[in-house]
Amino acid sequence: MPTRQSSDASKSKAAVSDVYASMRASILKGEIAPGARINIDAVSRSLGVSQTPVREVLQRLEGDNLVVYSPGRGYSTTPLLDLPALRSLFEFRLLVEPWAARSAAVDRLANPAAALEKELSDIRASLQTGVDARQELVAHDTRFHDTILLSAGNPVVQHAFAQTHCHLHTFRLYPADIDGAITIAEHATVREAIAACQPDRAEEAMAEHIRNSFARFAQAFEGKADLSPLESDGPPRRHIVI
Amino acid sequence: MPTRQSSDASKSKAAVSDVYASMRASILKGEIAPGARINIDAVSRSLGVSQTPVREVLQRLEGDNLVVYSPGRGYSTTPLLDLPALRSLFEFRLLVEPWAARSAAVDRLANPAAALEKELSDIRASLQTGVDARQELVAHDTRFHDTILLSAGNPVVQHAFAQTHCHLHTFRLYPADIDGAITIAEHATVREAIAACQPDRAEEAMAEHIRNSFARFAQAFEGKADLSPLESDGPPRRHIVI
DNA sequence: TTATTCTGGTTCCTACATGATTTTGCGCCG
DNA sequence: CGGCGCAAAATCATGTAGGAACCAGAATAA
Repeated sequence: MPTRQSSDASKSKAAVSDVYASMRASILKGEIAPGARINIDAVSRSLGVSQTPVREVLQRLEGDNLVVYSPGRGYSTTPLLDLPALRSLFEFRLLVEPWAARSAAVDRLANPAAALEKELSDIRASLQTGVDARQELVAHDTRFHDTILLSAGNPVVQHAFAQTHCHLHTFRLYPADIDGAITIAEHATVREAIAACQPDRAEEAMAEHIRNSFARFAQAFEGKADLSPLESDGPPRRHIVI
Repeated sequence: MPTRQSSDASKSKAAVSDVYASMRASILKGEIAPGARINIDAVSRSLGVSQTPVREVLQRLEGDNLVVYSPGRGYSTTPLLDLPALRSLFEFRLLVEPWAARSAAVDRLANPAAALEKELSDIRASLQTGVDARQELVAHDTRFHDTILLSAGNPVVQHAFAQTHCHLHTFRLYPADIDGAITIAEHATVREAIAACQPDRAEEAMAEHIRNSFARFAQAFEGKADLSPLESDGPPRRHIVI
Protein backbone atom coordinates (compact mmCIF):
# COMPACT_ATOMS: atom_id res chain seq x y z
CA MET A 1 0.00 0.00 0.00
CA PRO A 2 1.92 3.01 -1.21
CA THR A 3 0.33 5.52 1.09
CA ARG A 4 1.80 8.98 1.31
CA GLN A 5 3.62 9.37 4.58
CA SER A 6 4.51 13.03 4.31
CA SER A 7 1.78 15.14 5.82
CA ASP A 8 -0.65 13.57 8.21
CA ALA A 9 -3.48 15.33 6.44
CA SER A 10 -2.56 13.22 3.46
CA LYS A 11 -5.79 13.85 1.63
CA SER A 12 -4.20 14.12 -1.78
CA LYS A 13 -4.00 17.64 -3.03
CA ALA A 14 -0.67 18.67 -1.59
CA ALA A 15 1.20 16.20 -3.75
CA VAL A 16 2.74 18.45 -6.35
CA SER A 17 3.35 21.19 -3.83
CA ASP A 18 5.18 18.85 -1.47
CA VAL A 19 7.22 17.34 -4.25
CA TYR A 20 8.18 20.75 -5.55
CA ALA A 21 9.37 21.95 -2.18
CA SER A 22 11.25 18.74 -1.56
CA MET A 23 13.07 18.59 -4.88
CA ARG A 24 13.86 22.27 -4.86
CA ALA A 25 15.33 21.98 -1.40
CA SER A 26 17.35 18.96 -2.45
CA ILE A 27 18.86 20.83 -5.37
CA LEU A 28 19.54 23.97 -3.39
CA LYS A 29 21.22 22.00 -0.64
CA GLY A 30 23.35 20.32 -3.26
CA GLU A 31 22.12 16.86 -2.33
CA ILE A 32 21.73 15.98 -6.00
CA ALA A 33 25.10 17.24 -7.17
CA PRO A 34 25.05 19.91 -9.88
CA GLY A 35 25.06 18.42 -13.35
CA ALA A 36 23.81 14.99 -12.34
CA ARG A 37 20.90 13.33 -14.06
CA ILE A 38 17.60 12.91 -12.28
CA ASN A 39 15.85 9.58 -12.39
CA ILE A 40 12.11 10.19 -12.41
CA ASP A 41 11.28 6.72 -11.25
CA ALA A 42 13.69 6.83 -8.35
CA VAL A 43 12.42 10.20 -7.19
CA SER A 44 8.81 9.17 -7.43
CA ARG A 45 9.37 6.04 -5.41
CA SER A 46 11.52 7.79 -2.87
CA LEU A 47 8.84 10.41 -2.28
CA GLY A 48 6.02 7.89 -2.35
CA VAL A 49 4.14 9.52 -5.22
CA SER A 50 3.59 8.63 -8.82
CA GLN A 51 5.63 9.79 -11.77
CA THR A 52 3.15 12.35 -13.02
CA PRO A 53 3.57 14.92 -10.24
CA VAL A 54 7.33 14.43 -10.34
CA ARG A 55 7.38 15.23 -14.02
CA GLU A 56 5.17 18.26 -13.47
CA VAL A 57 7.54 19.50 -10.80
CA LEU A 58 10.53 18.92 -13.06
CA GLN A 59 8.95 21.03 -15.75
CA ARG A 60 8.38 23.80 -13.29
CA LEU A 61 11.94 23.52 -12.06
CA GLU A 62 13.05 23.84 -15.66
CA GLY A 63 11.39 27.23 -15.65
CA ASP A 64 13.46 28.05 -12.59
CA ASN A 65 16.62 27.06 -14.43
CA LEU A 66 17.35 24.50 -11.78
CA VAL A 67 17.14 21.56 -14.17
CA VAL A 68 17.61 21.20 -17.90
CA TYR A 69 15.73 18.91 -20.19
CA SER A 70 17.10 16.87 -23.08
CA PRO A 71 14.43 15.18 -25.19
CA GLY A 72 14.73 11.47 -24.85
CA ARG A 73 17.29 11.73 -22.09
CA GLY A 74 15.34 13.26 -19.27
CA TYR A 75 16.31 15.91 -16.78
CA SER A 76 19.58 16.92 -15.18
CA THR A 77 20.36 19.51 -12.56
CA THR A 78 22.00 22.64 -13.90
CA PRO A 79 25.56 23.28 -12.89
CA LEU A 80 26.34 26.10 -10.52
CA LEU A 81 26.69 29.57 -11.97
CA ASP A 82 30.19 30.29 -13.13
CA LEU A 83 31.68 33.77 -13.13
CA PRO A 84 30.57 34.77 -16.65
CA ALA A 85 27.01 33.67 -15.90
CA LEU A 86 27.06 35.54 -12.62
CA ARG A 87 28.27 38.62 -14.43
CA SER A 88 25.53 38.35 -17.01
CA LEU A 89 23.00 38.01 -14.26
CA PHE A 90 24.23 41.08 -12.44
CA GLU A 91 24.42 43.08 -15.63
CA PHE A 92 20.79 42.32 -16.13
CA ARG A 93 20.05 43.44 -12.60
CA LEU A 94 22.04 46.59 -13.26
CA LEU A 95 19.81 47.22 -16.22
CA VAL A 96 16.53 46.68 -14.44
CA GLU A 97 16.82 47.45 -10.77
CA PRO A 98 18.21 50.99 -10.81
CA TRP A 99 15.37 51.81 -13.18
CA ALA A 100 12.96 50.27 -10.70
CA ALA A 101 14.45 52.21 -7.81
CA ARG A 102 14.09 55.42 -9.80
CA SER A 103 10.49 54.58 -10.59
CA ALA A 104 9.79 53.84 -6.96
CA ALA A 105 11.29 57.08 -5.67
CA VAL A 106 8.28 59.23 -6.36
CA ASP A 107 5.81 60.94 -4.08
CA ARG A 108 2.95 58.55 -4.66
CA LEU A 109 1.05 55.96 -2.71
CA ALA A 110 3.12 53.36 -4.47
CA ASN A 111 6.21 54.63 -2.68
CA PRO A 112 7.48 51.59 -0.81
CA ALA A 113 9.53 53.41 1.84
CA ALA A 114 7.36 52.26 4.73
CA ALA A 115 7.39 48.64 3.68
CA LEU A 116 11.14 48.77 3.16
CA GLU A 117 11.67 50.26 6.59
CA LYS A 118 9.65 47.47 8.18
CA GLU A 119 11.61 44.91 6.22
CA LEU A 120 14.88 46.39 7.41
CA SER A 121 13.92 46.46 11.06
CA ASP A 122 12.59 42.94 10.78
CA ILE A 123 15.82 41.57 9.43
CA ARG A 124 17.84 43.47 12.01
CA ALA A 125 15.75 41.93 14.76
CA SER A 126 15.91 38.52 13.17
CA LEU A 127 19.67 38.61 12.94
CA GLN A 128 19.89 39.32 16.68
CA THR A 129 18.25 36.03 17.52
CA GLY A 130 20.26 34.73 14.59
CA VAL A 131 19.45 31.24 13.56
CA ASP A 132 20.60 30.35 10.06
CA ALA A 133 21.69 33.84 9.13
CA ARG A 134 22.41 32.78 5.58
CA GLN A 135 18.86 31.75 4.84
CA GLU A 136 17.45 34.80 6.59
CA LEU A 137 19.68 37.16 4.67
CA VAL A 138 18.81 35.76 1.28
CA ALA A 139 15.13 35.85 2.15
CA HIS A 140 15.42 39.47 3.24
CA ASP A 141 17.33 40.37 0.12
CA THR A 142 14.64 38.77 -2.00
CA ARG A 143 11.82 40.61 -0.26
CA PHE A 144 13.65 43.94 -0.35
CA HIS A 145 14.38 43.90 -4.05
CA ASP A 146 10.99 42.44 -4.92
CA THR A 147 9.24 45.20 -3.02
CA ILE A 148 11.03 47.88 -4.99
CA LEU A 149 10.39 46.15 -8.26
CA LEU A 150 6.75 45.70 -7.41
CA SER A 151 6.22 49.36 -6.75
CA ALA A 152 7.71 50.21 -10.11
CA GLY A 153 4.41 48.94 -11.39
CA ASN A 154 5.47 47.18 -14.56
CA PRO A 155 4.24 43.59 -14.60
CA VAL A 156 6.35 42.64 -17.57
CA VAL A 157 9.58 43.81 -16.01
CA GLN A 158 8.55 42.23 -12.75
CA HIS A 159 7.89 38.90 -14.40
CA ALA A 160 11.08 38.99 -16.42
CA PHE A 161 13.06 39.66 -13.29
CA ALA A 162 11.27 36.97 -11.32
CA GLN A 163 12.02 34.48 -14.07
CA THR A 164 15.73 34.95 -13.59
CA HIS A 165 15.34 33.60 -10.04
CA CYS A 166 18.49 35.46 -9.25
CA HIS A 167 18.20 35.12 -5.50
CA LEU A 168 17.58 31.42 -5.86
CA HIS A 169 20.77 31.00 -7.83
CA THR A 170 22.90 33.23 -5.70
CA PHE A 171 21.69 31.25 -2.72
CA ARG A 172 23.34 28.19 -4.19
CA LEU A 173 26.74 29.84 -4.06
CA TYR A 174 26.27 32.14 -1.13
CA PRO A 175 29.41 32.00 0.96
CA ALA A 176 28.62 31.21 4.54
CA ASP A 177 31.01 33.80 5.88
CA ILE A 178 29.58 36.88 4.21
CA ASP A 179 28.72 39.63 6.59
CA GLY A 180 25.17 40.79 6.06
CA ALA A 181 25.79 44.13 7.75
CA ILE A 182 27.19 45.71 4.60
CA THR A 183 24.29 44.55 2.49
CA ILE A 184 21.80 45.87 5.01
CA ALA A 185 23.58 49.20 5.20
CA GLU A 186 23.39 49.56 1.44
CA HIS A 187 19.74 48.64 1.53
CA ALA A 188 19.19 51.37 4.09
CA THR A 189 20.83 53.87 1.77
CA VAL A 190 18.56 52.89 -1.06
CA ARG A 191 15.54 53.12 1.17
CA GLU A 192 16.46 56.61 2.31
CA ALA A 193 16.74 57.87 -1.24
CA ILE A 194 13.39 56.35 -2.09
CA ALA A 195 11.78 57.78 1.03
CA ALA A 196 13.16 61.19 0.16
CA CYS A 197 11.72 60.90 -3.33
CA GLN A 198 15.03 61.52 -5.02
CA PRO A 199 15.01 59.43 -8.20
CA ASP A 200 18.59 60.16 -9.21
CA ARG A 201 19.95 59.28 -5.83
CA ALA A 202 17.84 56.15 -5.59
CA GLU A 203 18.99 55.01 -9.00
CA GLU A 204 22.62 55.54 -8.19
CA ALA A 205 22.35 53.94 -4.75
CA MET A 206 20.79 50.86 -6.23
CA ALA A 207 23.38 50.65 -8.99
CA GLU A 208 26.14 51.00 -6.44
CA HIS A 209 24.58 48.31 -4.28
CA ILE A 210 24.39 45.89 -7.18
CA ARG A 211 27.97 46.58 -8.24
CA ASN A 212 29.18 46.00 -4.70
CA SER A 213 27.08 42.91 -4.36
CA PHE A 214 28.61 41.48 -7.49
CA ALA A 215 32.06 42.22 -6.20
CA ARG A 216 31.29 40.38 -2.99
CA PHE A 217 30.00 37.35 -4.84
CA ALA A 218 32.89 37.41 -7.26
CA GLN A 219 35.25 36.95 -4.36
CA ALA A 220 33.85 33.47 -4.07
CA PHE A 221 35.66 32.83 -7.34
CA GLU A 222 38.88 34.41 -6.18
CA GLY A 223 42.04 32.97 -7.56
CA LYS A 224 40.46 31.42 -10.61
CA ALA A 225 39.10 34.45 -12.45
CA ASP A 226 40.02 37.98 -13.44
CA LEU A 227 37.59 39.91 -11.26
CA SER A 228 37.44 42.90 -13.57
CA PRO A 229 34.72 45.36 -12.58
CA LEU A 230 31.29 45.19 -14.09
CA GLU A 231 31.36 48.35 -16.16
CA SER A 232 34.51 48.60 -18.09
CA ASP A 233 34.04 51.51 -20.46
CA GLY A 234 34.70 55.06 -19.51
CA PRO A 235 31.82 57.51 -19.60
CA PRO A 236 29.14 56.95 -16.97
CA ARG A 237 26.53 55.38 -19.14
CA ARG A 238 22.91 56.17 -18.61
CA HIS A 239 20.93 53.06 -18.10
CA ILE A 240 17.81 55.07 -18.48
CA VAL A 241 17.04 55.89 -22.01
CA ILE A 242 15.09 58.87 -22.29
CA MET B 1 -8.28 1.78 -32.23
CA PRO B 2 -7.08 5.19 -31.15
CA THR B 3 -4.20 5.46 -33.56
CA ARG B 4 -2.50 8.75 -34.08
CA GLN B 5 -3.53 10.13 -37.43
CA SER B 6 -1.40 13.25 -37.47
CA SER B 7 1.92 12.61 -39.16
CA ASP B 8 2.33 9.63 -41.43
CA ALA B 9 5.66 8.86 -39.81
CA SER B 10 3.69 8.28 -36.66
CA LYS B 11 6.44 6.51 -34.82
CA SER B 12 5.56 8.02 -31.47
CA LYS B 13 8.06 10.62 -30.38
CA ALA B 14 6.53 13.57 -32.16
CA ALA B 15 3.53 13.51 -29.86
CA VAL B 16 4.33 16.39 -27.58
CA SER B 17 5.88 18.37 -30.37
CA ASP B 18 2.85 18.03 -32.60
CA VAL B 19 0.50 18.88 -29.79
CA TYR B 20 2.52 21.95 -28.91
CA ALA B 21 2.49 23.26 -32.45
CA SER B 22 -1.19 22.53 -32.82
CA MET B 23 -2.34 24.18 -29.61
CA ARG B 24 -0.08 27.16 -30.06
CA ALA B 25 -1.45 27.70 -33.55
CA SER B 26 -4.99 27.37 -32.29
CA ILE B 27 -4.45 30.02 -29.66
CA LEU B 28 -2.63 32.39 -31.99
CA LYS B 29 -5.35 32.07 -34.61
CA GLY B 30 -7.90 32.84 -31.93
CA GLU B 31 -9.70 29.54 -32.43
CA ILE B 32 -9.94 29.07 -28.69
CA ALA B 33 -11.22 32.55 -27.82
CA PRO B 34 -9.03 34.55 -25.46
CA GLY B 35 -9.97 33.99 -21.84
CA ALA B 36 -11.77 30.70 -22.36
CA ARG B 37 -10.98 27.65 -20.31
CA ILE B 38 -9.24 24.71 -21.87
CA ASN B 39 -10.60 21.24 -21.33
CA ILE B 40 -7.71 18.84 -21.16
CA ASP B 41 -9.81 15.82 -21.89
CA ALA B 42 -11.47 17.40 -24.90
CA VAL B 43 -8.16 18.52 -26.37
CA SER B 44 -6.55 15.14 -25.84
CA ARG B 45 -9.40 13.34 -27.54
CA SER B 46 -9.61 15.83 -30.37
CA LEU B 47 -5.90 15.42 -31.09
CA GLY B 48 -5.96 11.68 -30.61
CA VAL B 49 -3.40 11.60 -27.82
CA SER B 50 -3.59 11.03 -24.12
CA GLN B 51 -3.87 13.64 -21.41
CA THR B 52 -0.27 13.51 -20.30
CA PRO B 53 1.32 15.17 -23.36
CA VAL B 54 -1.47 17.74 -23.40
CA ARG B 55 -0.69 18.68 -19.83
CA GLU B 56 2.99 18.91 -20.63
CA VAL B 57 2.23 21.22 -23.52
CA LEU B 58 -0.03 23.37 -21.38
CA GLN B 59 2.74 23.85 -18.86
CA ARG B 60 5.07 24.92 -21.60
CA LEU B 61 2.46 27.30 -22.97
CA GLU B 62 2.16 28.75 -19.52
CA GLY B 63 5.79 29.74 -19.80
CA ASP B 64 4.89 31.47 -23.04
CA ASN B 65 2.15 33.40 -21.27
CA LEU B 66 -0.39 31.97 -23.67
CA VAL B 67 -2.32 30.18 -20.95
CA VAL B 68 -2.72 30.76 -17.23
CA TYR B 69 -3.06 28.11 -14.58
CA SER B 70 -5.33 28.19 -11.56
CA PRO B 71 -4.75 25.36 -9.10
CA GLY B 72 -7.76 23.14 -9.06
CA ARG B 73 -9.36 24.92 -11.97
CA GLY B 74 -7.05 24.07 -14.81
CA TYR B 75 -5.85 26.20 -17.66
CA SER B 76 -7.35 29.11 -19.55
CA THR B 77 -6.07 31.07 -22.50
CA THR B 78 -4.75 34.47 -21.59
CA PRO B 79 -6.78 37.40 -22.82
CA LEU B 80 -5.33 39.59 -25.51
CA LEU B 81 -2.95 42.26 -24.37
CA ASP B 82 -4.77 45.41 -23.40
CA LEU B 83 -3.20 48.82 -23.72
CA PRO B 84 -1.60 48.93 -20.25
CA ALA B 85 -0.06 45.50 -20.78
CA LEU B 86 1.20 46.51 -24.20
CA ARG B 87 2.71 49.60 -22.65
CA SER B 88 4.43 47.58 -19.96
CA LEU B 89 5.81 45.26 -22.59
CA PHE B 90 7.19 48.07 -24.68
CA GLU B 91 8.63 49.79 -21.65
CA PHE B 92 10.55 46.64 -20.96
CA ARG B 93 11.72 46.57 -24.54
CA LEU B 94 12.73 50.22 -24.19
CA LEU B 95 14.78 49.21 -21.20
CA VAL B 96 16.55 46.30 -22.81
CA GLU B 97 16.82 46.75 -26.54
CA PRO B 98 18.49 50.16 -26.81
CA TRP B 99 21.07 48.79 -24.40
CA ALA B 100 21.50 45.78 -26.66
CA ALA B 101 21.84 47.97 -29.74
CA ARG B 102 24.49 50.00 -27.96
CA SER B 103 26.35 46.88 -26.97
CA ALA B 104 26.17 45.56 -30.52
CA ALA B 105 27.52 48.75 -32.11
CA VAL B 106 31.14 48.00 -31.48
CA ASP B 107 33.99 47.16 -33.77
CA ARG B 108 34.16 43.50 -32.94
CA LEU B 109 33.49 40.24 -34.65
CA ALA B 110 30.23 40.14 -32.77
CA ASN B 111 29.02 43.13 -34.75
CA PRO B 112 25.86 41.89 -36.43
CA ALA B 113 25.74 44.41 -39.28
CA ALA B 114 26.28 41.83 -41.99
CA ALA B 115 23.62 39.49 -40.68
CA LEU B 116 21.21 42.37 -40.31
CA GLU B 117 21.84 43.50 -43.87
CA LYS B 118 21.11 40.01 -45.15
CA GLU B 119 17.96 39.88 -43.09
CA LEU B 120 16.80 43.20 -44.52
CA SER B 121 17.40 42.26 -48.13
CA ASP B 122 15.71 38.94 -47.51
CA ILE B 123 12.56 40.50 -46.19
CA ARG B 124 12.50 43.06 -48.98
CA ALA B 125 12.70 40.27 -51.53
CA SER B 126 10.15 38.23 -49.68
CA LEU B 127 7.67 41.08 -49.61
CA GLN B 128 7.93 41.46 -53.38
CA THR B 129 6.62 37.96 -53.94
CA GLY B 130 4.39 38.79 -50.98
CA VAL B 131 2.37 35.94 -49.67
CA ASP B 132 1.03 36.41 -46.16
CA ALA B 133 2.90 39.64 -45.51
CA ARG B 134 1.72 39.72 -41.90
CA GLN B 135 3.38 36.47 -40.96
CA GLU B 136 6.53 37.35 -42.89
CA LEU B 137 6.81 40.73 -41.24
CA VAL B 138 6.47 39.42 -37.72
CA ALA B 139 9.01 36.70 -38.46
CA HIS B 140 11.43 39.25 -39.84
CA ASP B 141 10.91 41.52 -36.85
CA THR B 142 11.61 38.62 -34.53
CA ARG B 143 14.82 37.66 -36.30
CA PHE B 144 16.05 41.24 -36.55
CA HIS B 145 15.64 42.03 -32.88
CA ASP B 146 16.87 38.63 -31.78
CA THR B 147 20.04 39.05 -33.81
CA ILE B 148 20.86 42.32 -32.12
CA LEU B 149 20.09 40.94 -28.71
CA LEU B 150 22.21 37.88 -29.39
CA SER B 151 25.24 39.90 -30.30
CA ALA B 152 24.96 41.84 -27.07
CA GLY B 153 26.32 38.65 -25.58
CA ASN B 154 24.37 38.45 -22.36
CA PRO B 155 22.56 35.14 -22.03
CA VAL B 156 20.52 36.28 -19.06
CA VAL B 157 19.16 39.34 -20.81
CA GLN B 158 18.58 37.28 -23.89
CA HIS B 159 16.62 34.68 -21.99
CA ALA B 160 14.61 37.25 -20.08
CA PHE B 161 13.67 38.93 -23.32
CA ALA B 162 12.82 35.66 -25.01
CA GLN B 163 10.58 34.76 -22.12
CA THR B 164 8.40 37.78 -22.76
CA HIS B 165 7.56 36.32 -26.17
CA CYS B 166 6.79 39.83 -27.23
CA HIS B 167 6.61 39.07 -30.92
CA LEU B 168 4.33 36.16 -30.24
CA HIS B 169 1.95 38.41 -28.38
CA THR B 170 2.08 41.29 -30.78
CA PHE B 171 1.34 38.82 -33.52
CA ARG B 172 -1.99 38.15 -31.87
CA LEU B 173 -3.05 41.76 -32.27
CA TYR B 174 -1.13 42.71 -35.35
CA PRO B 175 -3.44 44.76 -37.56
CA ALA B 176 -3.58 43.38 -41.06
CA ASP B 177 -3.33 46.76 -42.69
CA ILE B 178 -0.05 47.89 -41.16
CA ASP B 179 2.50 48.91 -43.72
CA GLY B 180 5.76 47.14 -43.11
CA ALA B 181 7.75 49.69 -45.08
CA ILE B 182 8.07 52.04 -42.12
CA THR B 183 9.23 49.28 -39.82
CA ILE B 184 11.81 48.13 -42.34
CA ALA B 185 13.06 51.67 -42.84
CA GLU B 186 13.56 52.07 -39.11
CA HIS B 187 15.35 48.76 -38.98
CA ALA B 188 17.66 49.97 -41.71
CA THR B 189 18.45 53.06 -39.67
CA VAL B 190 19.35 50.94 -36.68
CA ARG B 191 21.49 48.70 -38.82
CA GLU B 192 23.41 51.64 -40.25
CA ALA B 193 24.26 52.97 -36.81
CA ILE B 194 25.43 49.53 -35.72
CA ALA B 195 27.47 49.06 -38.88
CA ALA B 196 29.08 52.46 -38.31
CA CYS B 197 29.95 51.45 -34.75
CA GLN B 198 28.24 54.45 -33.25
CA PRO B 199 26.79 53.28 -29.93
CA ASP B 200 24.94 56.48 -29.09
CA ARG B 201 23.27 56.64 -32.47
CA ALA B 202 22.39 52.95 -32.40
CA GLU B 203 20.88 53.28 -28.95
CA GLU B 204 18.81 56.27 -29.94
CA ALA B 205 17.70 54.73 -33.22
CA MET B 206 16.52 51.62 -31.47
CA ALA B 207 14.71 53.62 -28.80
CA GLU B 208 13.03 55.69 -31.47
CA HIS B 209 12.04 52.56 -33.36
CA ILE B 210 10.45 51.03 -30.28
CA ARG B 211 8.57 54.20 -29.42
CA ASN B 212 7.24 54.44 -32.97
CA SER B 213 6.36 50.78 -32.98
CA PHE B 214 4.37 51.21 -29.82
CA ALA B 215 2.55 54.15 -31.30
CA ARG B 216 1.63 52.08 -34.31
CA PHE B 217 0.32 49.25 -32.19
CA ALA B 218 -1.54 51.61 -29.91
CA GLN B 219 -3.54 52.78 -32.87
CA ALA B 220 -5.11 49.35 -32.87
CA PHE B 221 -6.84 50.48 -29.70
CA GLU B 222 -8.07 53.70 -31.17
CA GLY B 223 -11.50 54.77 -30.13
CA LYS B 224 -11.56 52.75 -26.94
CA ALA B 225 -8.52 54.06 -25.12
CA ASP B 226 -6.74 57.30 -24.39
CA LEU B 227 -3.88 56.77 -26.82
CA SER B 228 -1.60 58.95 -24.79
CA PRO B 229 1.96 58.57 -26.01
CA LEU B 230 4.45 56.68 -23.98
CA GLU B 231 5.73 59.78 -22.24
CA SER B 232 2.64 61.77 -21.56
CA ASP B 233 3.24 64.57 -19.09
CA GLY B 234 5.41 67.59 -19.43
CA PRO B 235 8.83 67.14 -17.87
CA PRO B 236 10.86 64.42 -19.51
CA ARG B 237 10.03 61.68 -17.07
CA ARG B 238 12.41 59.07 -18.41
CA HIS B 239 9.57 56.80 -19.31
CA ILE B 240 8.26 56.19 -15.87
CA VAL B 241 4.64 55.43 -16.26
CA ILE B 242 2.08 55.62 -13.53
C1' DT C 1 40.41 -2.76 -33.28
C1' DT C 2 35.80 -2.18 -35.11
C1' DA C 3 31.14 -3.26 -36.01
C1' DT C 4 26.91 -5.61 -34.44
C1' DT C 5 23.70 -7.44 -31.43
C1' DC C 6 21.66 -7.98 -27.07
C1' DT C 7 20.16 -6.57 -22.58
C1' DG C 8 19.16 -3.54 -18.87
C1' DG C 9 17.20 0.64 -17.58
C1' DT C 10 14.54 4.79 -18.41
C1' DT C 11 11.57 7.83 -20.67
C1' DC C 12 7.24 8.57 -22.52
C1' DC C 13 2.48 7.54 -23.28
C1' DT C 14 -2.05 5.26 -22.36
C1' DA C 15 -5.82 4.02 -19.54
C1' DC C 16 -8.32 4.50 -15.43
C1' DA C 17 -9.70 5.86 -10.57
C1' DT C 18 -10.71 9.63 -7.38
C1' DG C 19 -11.76 13.79 -5.41
C1' DA C 20 -12.83 18.64 -5.97
C1' DT C 21 -15.50 22.12 -8.52
C1' DT C 22 -19.02 23.82 -11.17
C1' DT C 23 -23.52 23.59 -12.90
C1' DT C 24 -28.23 22.42 -12.95
C1' DG C 25 -32.55 21.55 -11.12
C1' DC C 26 -35.81 21.68 -7.54
C1' DG C 27 -37.96 23.43 -3.46
C1' DC C 28 -38.77 27.33 -0.48
C1' DC C 29 -39.45 31.97 0.77
C1' DG C 30 -40.59 36.70 -0.30
C1' DC D 1 -45.15 34.72 -9.77
C1' DG D 2 -40.17 35.70 -9.35
C1' DG D 3 -35.81 35.36 -6.86
C1' DC D 4 -32.82 32.90 -3.69
C1' DG D 5 -30.54 28.96 -1.74
C1' DC D 6 -29.38 24.33 -1.23
C1' DA D 7 -28.42 19.83 -2.92
C1' DA D 8 -27.46 16.34 -6.30
C1' DA D 9 -25.21 15.18 -10.45
C1' DA D 10 -22.19 15.87 -14.09
C1' DT D 11 -17.80 17.54 -15.31
C1' DC D 12 -13.15 18.02 -15.03
C1' DA D 13 -8.54 18.31 -12.99
C1' DT D 14 -5.24 15.49 -10.63
C1' DG D 15 -2.87 11.32 -9.34
C1' DT D 16 -1.88 6.12 -10.03
C1' DA D 17 -0.45 2.04 -12.33
C1' DG D 18 1.40 -0.26 -16.02
C1' DG D 19 3.18 -1.12 -20.63
C1' DA D 20 5.70 -0.07 -24.98
C1' DA D 21 9.34 2.30 -27.40
C1' DC D 22 13.88 4.00 -27.07
C1' DC D 23 18.62 4.98 -25.78
C1' DA D 24 22.99 3.49 -23.75
C1' DG D 25 26.32 0.42 -22.68
C1' DA D 26 28.47 -4.07 -22.69
C1' DA D 27 29.64 -8.37 -24.56
C1' DT D 28 30.67 -11.06 -28.62
C1' DA D 29 32.17 -11.94 -33.20
C1' DA D 30 34.69 -10.65 -37.39
